[in-house]
Amino acid sequence: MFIEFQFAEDTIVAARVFPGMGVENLSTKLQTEFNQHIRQIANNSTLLIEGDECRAVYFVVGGWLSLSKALAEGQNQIIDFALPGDFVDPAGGDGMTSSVTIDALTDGTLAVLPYRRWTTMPGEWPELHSLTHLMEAAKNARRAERMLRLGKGTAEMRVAYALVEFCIRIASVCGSEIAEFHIPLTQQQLGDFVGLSSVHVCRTMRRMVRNGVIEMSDHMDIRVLDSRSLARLAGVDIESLKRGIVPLRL
Amino acid sequence: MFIEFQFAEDTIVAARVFPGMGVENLSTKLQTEFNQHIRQIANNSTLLIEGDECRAVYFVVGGWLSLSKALAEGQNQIIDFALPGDFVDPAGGDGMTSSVTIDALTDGTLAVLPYRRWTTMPGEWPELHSLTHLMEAAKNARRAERMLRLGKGTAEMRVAYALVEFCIRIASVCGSEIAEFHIPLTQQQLGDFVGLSSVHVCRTMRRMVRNGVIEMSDHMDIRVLDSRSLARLAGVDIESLKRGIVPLRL
DNA sequence: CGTCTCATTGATCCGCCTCAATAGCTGTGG
DNA sequence: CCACAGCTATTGAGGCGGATCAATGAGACG
Repeated sequence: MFIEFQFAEDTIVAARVFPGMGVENLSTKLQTEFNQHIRQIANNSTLLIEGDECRAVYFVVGGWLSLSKALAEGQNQIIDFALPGDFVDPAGGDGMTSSVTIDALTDGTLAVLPYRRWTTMPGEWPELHSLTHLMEAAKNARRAERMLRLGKGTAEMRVAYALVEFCIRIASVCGSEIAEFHIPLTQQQLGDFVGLSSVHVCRTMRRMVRNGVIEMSDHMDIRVLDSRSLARLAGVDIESLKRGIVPLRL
Repeated sequence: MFIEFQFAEDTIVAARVFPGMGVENLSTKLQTEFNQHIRQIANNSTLLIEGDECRAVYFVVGGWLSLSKALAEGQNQIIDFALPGDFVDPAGGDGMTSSVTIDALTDGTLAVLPYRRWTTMPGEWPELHSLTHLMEAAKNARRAERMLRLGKGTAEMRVAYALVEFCIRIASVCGSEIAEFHIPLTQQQLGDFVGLSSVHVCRTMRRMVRNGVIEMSDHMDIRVLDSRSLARLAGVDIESLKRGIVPLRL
Protein backbone atom coordinates (compact mmCIF):
# COMPACT_ATOMS: atom_id res chain seq x y z
CA MET A 1 0.00 0.00 0.00
CA PHE A 2 2.86 2.37 0.74
CA ILE A 3 4.42 4.22 -2.10
CA GLU A 4 8.13 4.19 -2.53
CA PHE A 5 10.01 7.02 -0.90
CA GLN A 6 10.92 9.49 -3.60
CA PHE A 7 12.66 12.23 -1.72
CA ALA A 8 15.61 12.30 -4.13
CA GLU A 9 18.30 14.93 -3.82
CA ASP A 10 17.71 16.15 -7.34
CA THR A 11 14.21 17.22 -6.39
CA ILE A 12 15.69 19.87 -4.12
CA VAL A 13 15.42 23.03 -6.13
CA ALA A 14 15.25 26.69 -5.48
CA ALA A 15 11.57 27.12 -4.70
CA ARG A 16 11.07 29.81 -2.17
CA VAL A 17 8.63 30.77 0.51
CA PHE A 18 6.62 33.76 -0.53
CA PRO A 19 3.37 35.45 0.47
CA GLY A 20 0.19 33.95 -0.87
CA MET A 21 1.34 30.43 -0.08
CA GLY A 22 0.16 30.19 3.47
CA VAL A 23 3.02 32.15 4.94
CA GLU A 24 1.30 35.50 5.40
CA ASN A 25 1.75 35.12 9.12
CA LEU A 26 5.53 34.93 8.87
CA SER A 27 7.83 37.94 9.01
CA THR A 28 10.24 38.52 6.15
CA LYS A 29 13.21 37.52 8.28
CA LEU A 30 11.54 34.29 9.28
CA GLN A 31 10.76 33.52 5.67
CA THR A 32 14.43 34.02 4.89
CA GLU A 33 15.25 31.45 7.55
CA PHE A 34 12.70 29.01 6.16
CA ASN A 35 14.19 29.47 2.71
CA GLN A 36 17.35 27.77 3.93
CA HIS A 37 15.42 24.55 4.30
CA ILE A 38 13.21 24.36 1.25
CA ARG A 39 12.46 20.98 -0.32
CA GLN A 40 10.29 20.06 -3.27
CA ILE A 41 8.17 16.95 -2.92
CA ALA A 42 6.41 14.87 -5.53
CA ASN A 43 2.78 13.85 -5.60
CA ASN A 44 2.21 10.43 -4.05
CA SER A 45 5.59 10.27 -2.34
CA THR A 46 5.86 9.13 1.25
CA LEU A 47 7.91 11.47 3.44
CA LEU A 48 7.87 9.49 6.65
CA ILE A 49 6.46 6.23 7.91
CA GLU A 50 4.83 5.70 11.30
CA GLY A 51 7.46 4.46 13.73
CA ASP A 52 10.38 5.92 11.81
CA GLU A 53 12.79 8.17 13.56
CA CYS A 54 11.99 11.79 12.75
CA ARG A 55 14.24 14.75 13.23
CA ALA A 56 12.45 17.70 11.72
CA VAL A 57 9.31 19.79 11.72
CA TYR A 58 7.73 20.34 8.31
CA PHE A 59 6.33 23.68 7.31
CA VAL A 60 4.07 23.39 4.29
CA VAL A 61 4.67 26.13 1.72
CA GLY A 62 2.58 24.61 -1.03
CA GLY A 63 0.65 21.40 -1.66
CA TRP A 64 -1.25 19.01 0.58
CA LEU A 65 0.11 16.39 2.96
CA SER A 66 -1.83 13.65 4.68
CA LEU A 67 -0.99 12.32 8.12
CA SER A 68 -2.27 8.81 8.51
CA LYS A 69 -2.04 5.66 10.59
CA ALA A 70 -2.75 2.07 9.66
CA LEU A 71 -3.88 -1.04 11.48
CA ALA A 72 -1.98 -4.27 11.06
CA GLU A 73 -4.69 -5.54 8.71
CA GLY A 74 -3.88 -2.68 6.38
CA GLN A 75 -6.81 -0.42 7.12
CA ASN A 76 -5.83 3.19 6.86
CA GLN A 77 -7.07 6.21 8.77
CA ILE A 78 -6.13 9.70 7.74
CA ILE A 79 -5.66 11.69 10.92
CA ASP A 80 -5.35 15.12 9.35
CA PHE A 81 -4.32 17.03 6.28
CA ALA A 82 -1.61 19.66 6.27
CA LEU A 83 -2.26 22.60 3.97
CA PRO A 84 -0.03 25.51 3.04
CA GLY A 85 0.89 27.44 6.17
CA ASP A 86 0.64 24.42 8.45
CA PHE A 87 3.38 23.04 10.63
CA VAL A 88 3.71 19.28 10.98
CA ASP A 89 5.56 17.83 13.93
CA PRO A 90 5.24 14.07 13.57
CA ALA A 91 6.93 13.11 16.83
CA GLY A 92 5.25 11.15 19.60
CA GLY A 93 5.84 11.41 23.33
CA ASP A 94 9.45 10.31 23.11
CA GLY A 95 10.17 13.30 20.87
CA MET A 96 11.87 11.22 18.21
CA THR A 97 9.59 8.50 16.83
CA SER A 98 6.95 9.47 14.31
CA SER A 99 3.40 8.73 15.38
CA VAL A 100 2.06 9.07 11.84
CA THR A 101 2.82 8.35 8.23
CA ILE A 102 3.19 11.44 6.06
CA ASP A 103 2.30 11.35 2.37
CA ALA A 104 2.23 14.01 -0.29
CA LEU A 105 -1.17 14.27 -1.95
CA THR A 106 0.10 16.72 -4.54
CA ASP A 107 3.41 18.05 -5.72
CA GLY A 108 4.48 20.51 -3.10
CA THR A 109 7.05 22.57 -1.33
CA LEU A 110 8.14 22.22 2.28
CA ALA A 111 10.48 23.93 4.65
CA VAL A 112 12.11 21.07 6.55
CA LEU A 113 13.24 22.48 9.88
CA PRO A 114 15.54 20.17 11.86
CA TYR A 115 14.57 19.87 15.53
CA ARG A 116 17.96 21.20 16.53
CA ARG A 117 17.19 24.38 14.65
CA TRP A 118 13.48 24.40 15.35
CA THR A 119 13.90 24.43 19.14
CA THR A 120 16.12 27.51 19.00
CA MET A 121 13.94 29.45 16.60
CA PRO A 122 11.29 30.74 19.01
CA GLY A 123 14.08 32.44 20.93
CA GLU A 124 15.13 34.40 17.86
CA TRP A 125 11.64 35.02 16.45
CA PRO A 126 9.23 35.45 19.35
CA GLU A 127 6.39 35.70 16.82
CA LEU A 128 6.76 31.96 16.35
CA HIS A 129 5.49 31.44 19.88
CA SER A 130 2.08 32.92 19.37
CA LEU A 131 1.86 31.64 15.81
CA THR A 132 2.55 28.01 16.64
CA HIS A 133 0.37 28.26 19.71
CA LEU A 134 -2.61 29.32 17.63
CA MET A 135 -1.86 26.73 14.96
CA GLU A 136 -1.73 24.03 17.63
CA ALA A 137 -4.99 25.21 19.11
CA ALA A 138 -6.70 25.23 15.71
CA LYS A 139 -5.37 21.76 14.96
CA ASN A 140 -6.65 20.42 18.25
CA ALA A 141 -10.07 21.95 17.70
CA ARG A 142 -10.23 20.50 14.20
CA ARG A 143 -9.30 17.02 15.30
CA ALA A 144 -11.70 17.15 18.21
CA GLU A 145 -14.47 18.19 15.86
CA ARG A 146 -13.67 15.20 13.69
CA MET A 147 -13.40 12.75 16.57
CA LEU A 148 -16.86 13.80 17.64
CA ARG A 149 -18.21 12.88 14.22
CA LEU A 150 -16.15 9.71 13.91
CA GLY A 151 -17.63 8.55 17.18
CA LYS A 152 -21.17 9.81 16.95
CA GLY A 153 -21.97 11.13 13.49
CA THR A 154 -23.76 9.50 10.58
CA ALA A 155 -22.08 9.05 7.21
CA GLU A 156 -23.84 12.13 5.89
CA MET A 157 -22.67 14.25 8.81
CA ARG A 158 -19.09 13.06 8.48
CA VAL A 159 -18.85 13.79 4.79
CA ALA A 160 -20.66 17.11 5.08
CA TYR A 161 -18.39 18.14 7.92
CA ALA A 162 -15.30 17.19 5.94
CA LEU A 163 -16.47 19.34 3.05
CA VAL A 164 -17.17 22.27 5.33
CA GLU A 165 -13.76 21.89 6.90
CA PHE A 166 -12.05 21.81 3.50
CA CYS A 167 -14.00 24.84 2.44
CA ILE A 168 -12.99 26.83 5.52
CA ARG A 169 -9.36 25.76 5.48
CA ILE A 170 -8.85 26.38 1.80
CA ALA A 171 -10.52 29.78 2.14
CA SER A 172 -8.17 30.50 5.00
CA VAL A 173 -5.18 29.68 2.81
CA CYS A 174 -6.30 31.73 -0.16
CA GLY A 175 -7.55 34.52 2.06
CA SER A 176 -11.07 34.87 0.74
CA GLU A 177 -14.47 33.21 0.83
CA ILE A 178 -15.01 30.34 -1.57
CA ALA A 179 -17.90 28.11 -2.59
CA GLU A 180 -15.97 26.16 -5.18
CA PHE A 181 -12.80 24.21 -4.56
CA HIS A 182 -10.83 21.16 -5.49
CA ILE A 183 -9.70 18.52 -3.06
CA PRO A 184 -6.78 16.36 -4.20
CA LEU A 185 -8.31 13.13 -2.87
CA THR A 186 -9.87 9.99 -4.21
CA GLN A 187 -13.11 8.84 -2.63
CA GLN A 188 -11.06 6.09 -1.06
CA GLN A 189 -8.89 8.68 0.68
CA LEU A 190 -11.88 10.74 1.68
CA GLY A 191 -13.31 7.56 3.17
CA ASP A 192 -10.07 6.92 5.04
CA PHE A 193 -10.43 10.42 6.42
CA VAL A 194 -14.03 10.19 7.63
CA GLY A 195 -14.03 6.52 8.58
CA LEU A 196 -16.23 5.22 5.76
CA SER A 197 -15.75 2.87 2.85
CA SER A 198 -15.20 4.51 -0.52
CA VAL A 199 -18.46 2.98 -1.67
CA HIS A 200 -20.40 4.67 1.05
CA VAL A 201 -18.63 7.97 0.47
CA CYS A 202 -19.78 7.75 -3.11
CA ARG A 203 -23.39 7.04 -2.19
CA THR A 204 -23.42 9.82 0.38
CA MET A 205 -22.00 12.43 -1.98
CA ARG A 206 -24.34 11.33 -4.77
CA ARG A 207 -27.24 11.89 -2.44
CA MET A 208 -26.00 15.40 -1.67
CA VAL A 209 -25.72 16.10 -5.38
CA ARG A 210 -29.23 14.78 -5.98
CA ASN A 211 -30.51 16.99 -3.18
CA GLY A 212 -28.88 20.04 -4.69
CA VAL A 213 -26.55 20.64 -1.78
CA ILE A 214 -23.37 20.35 -3.81
CA GLU A 215 -22.25 19.89 -7.38
CA MET A 216 -19.30 17.76 -8.47
CA SER A 217 -17.30 17.74 -11.64
CA ASP A 218 -14.09 16.24 -12.87
CA HIS A 219 -12.20 14.61 -10.13
CA MET A 220 -13.39 16.06 -6.86
CA ASP A 221 -14.09 19.59 -7.97
CA ILE A 222 -16.72 20.59 -5.47
CA ARG A 223 -19.12 23.47 -5.72
CA VAL A 224 -21.25 24.20 -2.69
CA LEU A 225 -24.70 25.17 -3.91
CA ASP A 226 -26.50 25.36 -0.59
CA SER A 227 -24.08 26.12 2.20
CA ARG A 228 -26.95 26.47 4.67
CA SER A 229 -28.01 22.88 4.09
CA LEU A 230 -24.45 21.63 4.08
CA ALA A 231 -23.80 23.24 7.46
CA ARG A 232 -26.99 21.73 8.79
CA LEU A 233 -25.98 18.27 7.60
CA ALA A 234 -22.54 18.77 9.12
CA GLY A 235 -24.07 19.91 12.39
CA VAL A 236 -22.02 23.08 12.60
CA ASP A 237 -22.40 26.80 12.73
CA ILE A 238 -20.02 27.98 10.03
CA GLU A 239 -18.98 31.19 11.73
CA SER A 240 -18.11 29.68 15.09
CA LEU A 241 -16.43 26.76 13.38
CA LYS A 242 -14.19 29.19 11.50
CA ARG A 243 -13.12 30.75 14.76
CA GLY A 244 -12.28 27.32 16.12
CA ILE A 245 -10.52 25.36 13.43
CA VAL A 246 -8.31 27.87 11.65
CA PRO A 247 -5.76 30.02 13.42
CA LEU A 248 -6.56 33.66 13.97
CA ARG A 249 -4.64 35.96 11.64
CA LEU A 250 -2.19 37.91 13.73
CA MET B 1 -27.13 16.33 29.97
CA PHE B 2 -24.71 18.94 31.24
CA ILE B 3 -24.06 19.07 34.91
CA GLU B 4 -24.49 22.34 36.70
CA PHE B 5 -21.41 24.46 37.06
CA GLN B 6 -20.21 24.03 40.63
CA PHE B 7 -16.98 25.94 40.69
CA ALA B 8 -17.89 27.72 43.95
CA GLU B 9 -15.42 30.01 45.67
CA ASP B 10 -15.61 28.04 48.87
CA THR B 11 -14.09 25.00 47.17
CA ILE B 12 -10.84 26.88 46.80
CA VAL B 13 -8.66 25.56 49.57
CA ALA B 14 -5.02 25.23 50.33
CA ALA B 15 -4.11 22.03 48.48
CA ARG B 16 -0.63 22.12 47.08
CA VAL B 17 1.37 20.66 44.25
CA PHE B 18 3.74 18.00 45.45
CA PRO B 19 5.70 15.10 43.97
CA GLY B 20 3.83 11.91 43.41
CA MET B 21 0.90 13.70 41.86
CA GLY B 22 2.08 13.93 38.31
CA VAL B 23 4.46 16.80 38.88
CA GLU B 24 7.75 14.93 39.03
CA ASN B 25 8.78 16.72 35.88
CA LEU B 26 8.47 20.16 37.46
CA SER B 27 11.28 21.92 39.26
CA THR B 28 10.70 23.08 42.82
CA LYS B 29 10.55 26.70 41.75
CA LEU B 30 7.96 25.93 39.12
CA GLN B 31 5.91 24.03 41.65
CA THR B 32 6.01 27.08 43.87
CA GLU B 33 4.65 29.12 40.99
CA PHE B 34 1.89 26.60 40.34
CA ASN B 35 1.00 26.70 44.02
CA GLN B 36 -0.15 30.29 43.55
CA HIS B 37 -2.98 29.06 41.36
CA ILE B 38 -4.29 25.96 43.08
CA ARG B 39 -8.01 25.15 42.92
CA GLN B 40 -9.96 22.22 44.28
CA ILE B 41 -12.67 20.80 42.09
CA ALA B 42 -15.55 18.53 42.92
CA ASN B 43 -16.47 15.28 41.23
CA ASN B 44 -19.04 15.77 38.48
CA SER B 45 -18.58 19.51 38.25
CA THR B 46 -18.26 21.18 34.87
CA LEU B 47 -15.32 23.55 34.61
CA LEU B 48 -15.94 24.92 31.16
CA ILE B 49 -18.46 24.48 28.38
CA GLU B 50 -17.65 24.27 24.68
CA GLY B 51 -17.90 27.73 23.15
CA ASP B 52 -17.29 29.55 26.44
CA GLU B 53 -14.57 32.09 26.65
CA CYS B 54 -11.53 30.57 28.32
CA ARG B 55 -8.65 32.43 29.83
CA ALA B 56 -6.45 29.85 31.46
CA VAL B 57 -4.51 26.66 31.02
CA TYR B 58 -5.26 23.93 33.54
CA PHE B 59 -2.53 21.83 35.04
CA VAL B 60 -3.92 18.70 36.66
CA VAL B 61 -2.37 17.98 40.04
CA GLY B 62 -4.79 15.26 41.08
CA GLY B 63 -7.98 13.68 39.74
CA TRP B 64 -9.31 13.04 36.26
CA LEU B 65 -10.87 15.50 33.83
CA SER B 66 -12.72 14.69 30.65
CA LEU B 67 -12.66 16.86 27.55
CA SER B 68 -15.75 16.29 25.47
CA LYS B 69 -17.88 17.66 22.68
CA ALA B 70 -21.55 17.16 21.93
CA LEU B 71 -23.73 17.16 18.85
CA ALA B 72 -26.90 19.21 18.78
CA GLU B 73 -28.95 16.04 19.32
CA GLY B 74 -27.17 15.57 22.64
CA GLN B 75 -24.76 12.82 21.66
CA ASN B 76 -21.54 13.15 23.56
CA GLN B 77 -18.00 12.27 22.53
CA ILE B 78 -15.17 12.31 25.01
CA ILE B 79 -12.12 13.60 23.17
CA ASP B 80 -9.57 12.88 25.84
CA PHE B 81 -8.97 12.49 29.52
CA ALA B 82 -6.57 14.65 31.49
CA LEU B 83 -4.70 12.82 34.25
CA PRO B 84 -2.37 14.17 36.92
CA GLY B 85 0.58 15.87 35.28
CA ASP B 86 -1.35 16.87 32.16
CA PHE B 87 -1.83 20.36 30.86
CA VAL B 88 -5.18 21.29 29.34
CA ASP B 89 -5.43 24.24 27.00
CA PRO B 90 -9.03 24.31 25.88
CA ALA B 91 -8.71 27.17 23.39
CA GLY B 92 -9.46 26.85 19.69
CA GLY B 93 -7.82 28.69 16.81
CA ASP B 94 -8.95 32.10 17.98
CA GLY B 95 -7.06 31.58 21.22
CA MET B 96 -10.00 32.49 23.41
CA THR B 97 -13.01 30.25 22.76
CA SER B 98 -13.03 26.79 24.26
CA SER B 99 -13.28 23.98 21.74
CA VAL B 100 -14.27 21.44 24.37
CA THR B 101 -16.33 20.96 27.49
CA ILE B 102 -14.31 20.11 30.58
CA ASP B 103 -15.77 18.00 33.36
CA ALA B 104 -14.31 16.64 36.55
CA LEU B 105 -14.66 12.86 36.78
CA THR B 106 -13.38 12.79 40.34
CA ASP B 107 -12.63 15.25 43.07
CA GLY B 108 -9.39 16.84 42.09
CA THR B 109 -6.83 19.57 42.30
CA LEU B 110 -5.81 21.92 39.51
CA ALA B 111 -3.35 24.70 38.97
CA VAL B 112 -5.29 27.25 36.96
CA LEU B 113 -2.74 29.29 35.04
CA PRO B 114 -4.17 32.43 33.41
CA TYR B 115 -3.04 32.86 29.80
CA ARG B 116 -1.47 36.17 30.72
CA ARG B 117 0.77 34.36 33.16
CA TRP B 118 1.10 31.19 31.12
CA THR B 119 2.57 32.92 28.08
CA THR B 120 5.34 34.51 30.15
CA MET B 121 6.25 31.38 32.05
CA PRO B 122 8.39 29.59 29.45
CA GLY B 123 10.67 32.64 29.46
CA GLU B 124 11.27 32.26 33.18
CA TRP B 125 11.38 28.46 33.27
CA PRO B 126 12.89 27.16 30.04
CA GLU B 127 12.21 23.61 31.21
CA LEU B 128 8.55 24.30 30.42
CA HIS B 129 9.41 24.42 26.73
CA SER B 130 10.62 20.90 26.39
CA LEU B 131 8.10 19.62 28.92
CA THR B 132 5.04 21.04 27.19
CA HIS B 133 6.45 20.08 23.81
CA LEU B 134 6.68 16.43 24.82
CA MET B 135 3.27 16.55 26.50
CA GLU B 136 1.78 17.96 23.30
CA ALA B 137 3.47 15.30 21.20
CA ALA B 138 2.22 12.52 23.46
CA LYS B 139 -1.28 13.96 23.39
CA ASN B 140 -1.28 14.11 19.61
CA ALA B 141 -0.03 10.54 19.32
CA ARG B 142 -2.69 9.38 21.75
CA ARG B 143 -5.50 11.06 19.93
CA ALA B 144 -4.26 9.85 16.56
CA GLU B 145 -4.16 6.32 17.90
CA ARG B 146 -7.74 6.71 19.01
CA MET B 147 -8.94 8.31 15.79
CA LEU B 148 -7.52 5.34 13.94
CA ARG B 149 -9.64 3.00 16.01
CA LEU B 150 -12.72 5.22 15.95
CA GLY B 151 -12.56 5.17 12.19
CA LYS B 152 -11.43 1.63 11.49
CA GLY B 153 -11.51 -0.51 14.60
CA THR B 154 -14.10 -2.98 15.85
CA ALA B 155 -15.79 -2.57 19.21
CA GLU B 156 -13.42 -5.07 20.73
CA MET B 157 -10.38 -3.24 19.44
CA ARG B 158 -11.64 0.12 20.65
CA VAL B 159 -12.37 -1.06 24.16
CA ALA B 160 -9.16 -3.08 24.39
CA TYR B 161 -7.15 -0.11 23.20
CA ALA B 162 -8.82 2.17 25.72
CA LEU B 163 -7.90 -0.23 28.51
CA VAL B 164 -4.30 -0.45 27.33
CA GLU B 165 -4.12 3.32 27.15
CA PHE B 166 -5.50 3.71 30.66
CA CYS B 167 -3.06 1.11 31.91
CA ILE B 168 -0.08 2.88 30.38
CA ARG B 169 -1.11 6.37 31.38
CA ILE B 170 -1.94 5.44 34.94
CA ALA B 171 1.35 3.57 35.22
CA SER B 172 3.08 6.67 33.93
CA VAL B 173 1.45 8.77 36.65
CA CYS B 174 2.22 6.40 39.49
CA GLY B 175 5.67 5.66 38.11
CA SER B 176 5.54 1.88 38.03
CA GLU B 177 4.08 -1.00 36.07
CA ILE B 178 0.54 -1.97 36.89
CA ALA B 179 -1.86 -4.70 35.88
CA GLU B 180 -4.67 -3.57 38.12
CA PHE B 181 -6.28 -0.17 38.11
CA HIS B 182 -9.48 1.74 38.59
CA ILE B 183 -11.03 4.00 36.00
CA PRO B 184 -13.49 6.59 37.30
CA LEU B 185 -15.97 6.07 34.47
CA THR B 186 -19.37 4.57 33.93
CA GLN B 187 -19.81 2.30 30.93
CA GLN B 188 -21.79 5.11 29.39
CA GLN B 189 -18.76 7.40 29.63
CA LEU B 190 -16.43 4.70 28.37
CA GLY B 191 -18.80 4.34 25.44
CA ASP B 192 -18.73 8.09 24.85
CA PHE B 193 -14.96 7.77 24.77
CA VAL B 194 -14.68 4.90 22.29
CA GLY B 195 -17.72 5.71 20.19
CA LEU B 196 -19.98 2.88 21.30
CA SER B 197 -23.25 2.58 23.15
CA SER B 198 -23.01 1.69 26.80
CA VAL B 199 -24.83 -1.54 26.03
CA HIS B 200 -22.21 -2.60 23.57
CA VAL B 201 -19.38 -1.60 25.89
CA CYS B 202 -20.92 -3.92 28.45
CA ARG B 203 -21.19 -6.83 26.04
CA THR B 204 -17.66 -6.31 24.81
CA MET B 205 -16.12 -6.17 28.28
CA ARG B 206 -18.17 -9.18 29.40
CA ARG B 207 -16.74 -11.13 26.51
CA MET B 208 -13.22 -10.17 27.55
CA VAL B 209 -13.96 -11.32 31.08
CA ARG B 210 -15.39 -14.63 29.80
CA ASN B 211 -12.26 -15.11 27.70
CA GLY B 212 -10.02 -14.54 30.69
CA VAL B 213 -8.40 -11.42 29.29
CA ILE B 214 -9.46 -9.15 32.13
CA GLU B 215 -11.23 -9.32 35.42
CA MET B 216 -13.66 -6.70 36.73
CA SER B 217 -14.88 -5.97 40.19
CA ASP B 218 -16.78 -3.22 41.94
CA HIS B 219 -17.28 -0.29 39.72
CA MET B 220 -14.68 -0.44 36.98
CA ASP B 221 -11.83 -1.96 38.93
CA ILE B 222 -9.93 -3.63 36.13
CA ARG B 223 -7.33 -6.33 36.46
CA VAL B 224 -5.50 -7.32 33.33
CA LEU B 225 -5.02 -11.08 33.41
CA ASP B 226 -3.58 -11.60 29.96
CA SER B 227 -1.85 -8.46 28.74
CA ARG B 228 -0.56 -10.28 25.68
CA SER B 229 -4.10 -11.00 24.49
CA LEU B 230 -5.30 -7.53 25.42
CA ALA B 231 -2.55 -5.95 23.35
CA ARG B 232 -3.42 -8.23 20.45
CA LEU B 233 -7.08 -7.25 20.64
CA ALA B 234 -6.08 -3.60 20.82
CA GLY B 235 -3.78 -4.02 17.86
CA VAL B 236 -0.78 -2.47 19.57
CA ASP B 237 2.71 -3.28 20.63
CA ILE B 238 2.77 -2.18 24.26
CA GLU B 239 6.37 -1.04 24.34
CA SER B 240 6.23 1.14 21.25
CA LEU B 241 2.86 2.48 22.33
CA LYS B 242 4.38 3.57 25.62
CA ARG B 243 7.05 5.51 23.81
CA GLY B 244 4.36 7.23 21.76
CA ILE B 245 1.50 8.16 24.03
CA VAL B 246 3.14 9.23 27.27
CA PRO B 247 5.76 11.94 27.50
CA LEU B 248 9.34 10.90 27.99
CA ARG B 249 10.58 11.52 31.54
CA LEU B 250 13.16 14.27 31.39
C1' DC C 1 -37.75 -0.19 52.04
C1' DG C 2 -38.30 2.73 48.13
C1' DT C 3 -35.61 5.28 44.84
C1' DC C 4 -31.92 6.16 41.84
C1' DT C 5 -28.18 4.96 39.12
C1' DC C 6 -25.65 1.72 36.67
C1' DA C 7 -24.78 -2.95 34.73
C1' DT C 8 -26.51 -6.82 32.32
C1' DT C 9 -28.96 -9.52 28.94
C1' DG C 10 -32.35 -10.43 25.19
C1' DA C 11 -34.72 -9.16 20.85
C1' DT C 12 -35.01 -6.53 16.89
C1' DC C 13 -33.59 -3.22 13.47
C1' DC C 14 -30.78 -0.55 10.38
C1' DG C 15 -26.64 1.80 8.64
C1' DC C 16 -22.78 0.78 6.68
C1' DC C 17 -19.49 -2.83 4.86
C1' DT C 18 -18.34 -6.23 1.50
C1' DC C 19 -18.58 -8.30 -2.75
C1' DA C 20 -19.39 -7.87 -7.48
C1' DA C 21 -20.31 -5.94 -11.95
C1' DT C 22 -20.17 -2.01 -14.98
C1' DA C 23 -18.81 2.37 -16.73
C1' DG C 24 -15.74 6.25 -17.50
C1' DC C 25 -11.24 8.14 -17.94
C1' DT C 26 -6.15 8.22 -18.85
C1' DG C 27 -2.15 6.69 -20.54
C1' DT C 28 0.46 3.40 -23.41
C1' DG C 29 1.90 0.70 -27.11
C1' DG C 30 0.97 -1.42 -31.56
C1' DC D 1 -6.38 5.24 -34.70
C1' DC D 2 -7.77 1.46 -31.97
C1' DA D 3 -6.93 -2.00 -28.27
C1' DC D 4 -5.87 -2.66 -23.82
C1' DA D 5 -4.68 -2.08 -19.05
C1' DG D 6 -5.15 0.33 -14.81
C1' DC D 7 -7.52 3.19 -11.86
C1' DT D 8 -11.56 5.50 -9.99
C1' DA D 9 -16.44 6.13 -9.64
C1' DT D 10 -20.94 4.23 -9.61
C1' DT D 11 -24.68 1.13 -8.57
C1' DG D 12 -26.91 -3.21 -6.90
C1' DA D 13 -27.42 -7.17 -3.61
C1' DG D 14 -26.76 -9.24 0.62
C1' DG D 15 -24.78 -9.69 5.27
C1' DC D 16 -23.28 -8.19 9.77
C1' DG D 17 -21.87 -5.31 13.65
C1' DG D 18 -23.49 -2.36 16.66
C1' DA D 19 -27.65 0.78 17.92
C1' DT D 20 -31.98 0.83 20.03
C1' DC D 21 -35.65 -0.66 22.88
C1' DA D 22 -36.96 -3.07 26.81
C1' DA D 23 -36.82 -5.75 31.03
C1' DT D 24 -34.29 -7.27 35.04
C1' DG D 25 -30.69 -7.26 38.45
C1' DA D 26 -27.60 -5.16 41.76
C1' DG D 27 -25.68 -1.77 44.74
C1' DA D 28 -25.75 2.76 47.09
C1' DC D 29 -28.23 5.94 49.69
C1' DG D 30 -31.65 8.36 52.30
